[in-house]
Amino acid sequence: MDDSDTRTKLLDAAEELFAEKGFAAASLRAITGRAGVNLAAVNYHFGSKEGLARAVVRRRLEPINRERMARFAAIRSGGRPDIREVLAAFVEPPFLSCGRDSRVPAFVAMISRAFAEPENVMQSHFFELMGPVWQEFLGLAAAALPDLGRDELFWRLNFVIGAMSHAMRCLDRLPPLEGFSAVSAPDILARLMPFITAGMEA
Amino acid sequence: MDDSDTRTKLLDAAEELFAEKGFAAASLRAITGRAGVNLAAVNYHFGSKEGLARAVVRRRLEPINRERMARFAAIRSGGRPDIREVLAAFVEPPFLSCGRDSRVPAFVAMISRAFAEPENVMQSHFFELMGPVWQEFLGLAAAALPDLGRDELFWRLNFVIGAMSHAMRCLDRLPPLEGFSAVSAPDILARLMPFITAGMEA
DNA sequence: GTCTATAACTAGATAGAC
DNA sequence: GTCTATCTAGTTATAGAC
Repeated sequence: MDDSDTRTKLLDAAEELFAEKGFAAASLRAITGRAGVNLAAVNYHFGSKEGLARAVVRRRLEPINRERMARFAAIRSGGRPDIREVLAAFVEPPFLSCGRDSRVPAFVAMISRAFAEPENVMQSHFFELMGPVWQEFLGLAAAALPDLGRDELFWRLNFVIGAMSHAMRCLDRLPPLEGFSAVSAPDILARLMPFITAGMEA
Repeated sequence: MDDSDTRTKLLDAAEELFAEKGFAAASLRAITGRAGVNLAAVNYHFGSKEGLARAVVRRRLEPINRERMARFAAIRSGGRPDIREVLAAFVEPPFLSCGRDSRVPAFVAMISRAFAEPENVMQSHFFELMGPVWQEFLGLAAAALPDLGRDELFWRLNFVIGAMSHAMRCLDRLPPLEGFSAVSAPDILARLMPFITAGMEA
């Protein structure tokens, strides 16, 4: 599993190119070229382009979701949850994981795009992996804000996810407005949390 | 310019397929097949797939942006702007335009994805068309919230855009949580406005 | 303006040697 | 496990008849 491993080189190159060009536009020839491995290695190690994409998503999303679930469990073991805590448990892990590996920002931006893209192989796998996390997030948010109607809660959490995933895309490439200082993942996170907390409590 | 016009049939079919599959995955064969016109008509009328994509974006985004600019001008002619008014001038037009044509929700979702997608032909055209609108939006928001630092304002507007564009994607296809009542564009808008207003004023 | 036919290219996948 | 060579099928784009 070291970096010179063909499997790992393929995962790294695919992650970069899916982030840069999207799933459909990143060809296996471009991926194997960047990885410095043979074209046929994709089918040998992952079966297909789709199998490679699923492995790319799983490699980084599973640890992030494990951390989210651990934090949800910790909140559940306390008393009535605080909405700020619940939001932080969901939102912080992807941003904080950026500090552990310089490749993570590209992945985080890519997964956010996979979420936005239509009819996509990566998207369906993403939804499978997110299912249990969603359920916990929704349940704890409802416990934290018991006076909010179910539909109102649902939509507000969707707005949280929209703001978060757009912020995640900004990790990789800033939006088209210029003249602003570049910022790190913790900086964006520090600005995002008050915004979504206020929105949830509106 | 009636619906039986080849140009219009192509624009409609391309809009649908770009929304369903994304730009790269929607082939000209699929588009011309759905439109019921000949494959070569794309090059005759639009020059290339890229030209078709640009025309799809322009057709609906230009009227939406004209409405935004008119509302910004109205706000400018008053006294110190209210942040709620400024946000509404930017956010409402795409949602309200959904009521005027049943094809608009698919377009609105598509344009939001084009914004999220990387290195994309549609994205570069989208940014060109949005440039002046961005500048006005940023300037008026700064006037409405003069105590907010420039970077803080910038990031909060980005969170607004994230929440809005995710909501726009929901117009076309609901997120993976089930059991919620389907809602119309005005319903989503009515829930979105208090959320982002609270976030901006946090 | 619309068609057929095809050029020129790229895609993902795989067979089989090593 | 890794390579070369190739297959099959898809892509955009265009030339030229009508």
